[in-house]
Amino acid sequence: MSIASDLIRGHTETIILANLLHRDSYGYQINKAIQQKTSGQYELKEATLYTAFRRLEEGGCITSYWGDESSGARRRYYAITIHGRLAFAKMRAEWDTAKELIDTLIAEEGESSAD
Amino acid sequence: MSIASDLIRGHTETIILANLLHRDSYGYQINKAIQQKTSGQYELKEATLYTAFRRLEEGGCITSYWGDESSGARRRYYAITIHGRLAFAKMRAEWDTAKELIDTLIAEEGESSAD
DNA sequence: CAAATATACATTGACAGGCGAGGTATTGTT
DNA sequence: AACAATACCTCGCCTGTCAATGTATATTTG
Repeated sequence: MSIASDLIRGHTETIILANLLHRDSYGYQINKAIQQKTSGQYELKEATLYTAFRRLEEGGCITSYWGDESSGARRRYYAITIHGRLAFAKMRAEWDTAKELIDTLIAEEGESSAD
Repeated sequence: MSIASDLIRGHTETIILANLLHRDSYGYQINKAIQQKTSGQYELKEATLYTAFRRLEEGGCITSYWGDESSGARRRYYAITIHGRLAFAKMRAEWDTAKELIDTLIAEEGESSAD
């Protein structure tokens, strides 16, 4: 996990919402998915993950319910709400803007902007 | 300035160093340059700017000296060090990595990765 | 059967970066 | 005299991250 977390900071909620777009999921599974997608380069710390869930739920972006596992540890599933989908779309747009902005700001002057 | 500062967080130092690559400069001028480059979309808050200067100087990435203005407000100029140039190169590389990582993590699954 | 490992959730307290609010000083404009 | 622009600086709060710690269940290993 060599990536500075300050560079990911602010994206935690977006990342979680992205993982809920197509199916309900739970903390442990979402984190495993993140590790897989990044070939082990990145993972959310548990404390970060669960505090983000709380923020998202308080903000009305997700709802939660206990799974009815007959065996194994209990799981709290999360579902994205309509509001959450809108928020996600907005976060994605903001990311696209920020990405260009940062690229502009840290480009060595005189550099071609051909991307 | 519609950009969420959490998305820029962690880039402040990189942005400042980028502005010192080709010439020494001072706080006010660097911030004006940032505003120009982003067409007014972004600017550093003064408190953010000056605390970043201090961090960078403590970290040996920049050195500072007072300008010898014969008129107008005094200016503290900053110069990037060799160490600062190396740090900048590293930050740029980390940004490139983080950018791809985040793109991967917030992509809607099933989306083409053609970029 | 005991120990270790994996699954799964949750909280606490500390830390670091960003920033609002406030301050100082000089120069030019109205 | 009042105001705006230039230019610097600091204090204290806020927020997101995370190490450490705790709970509980199931499976694997010796």
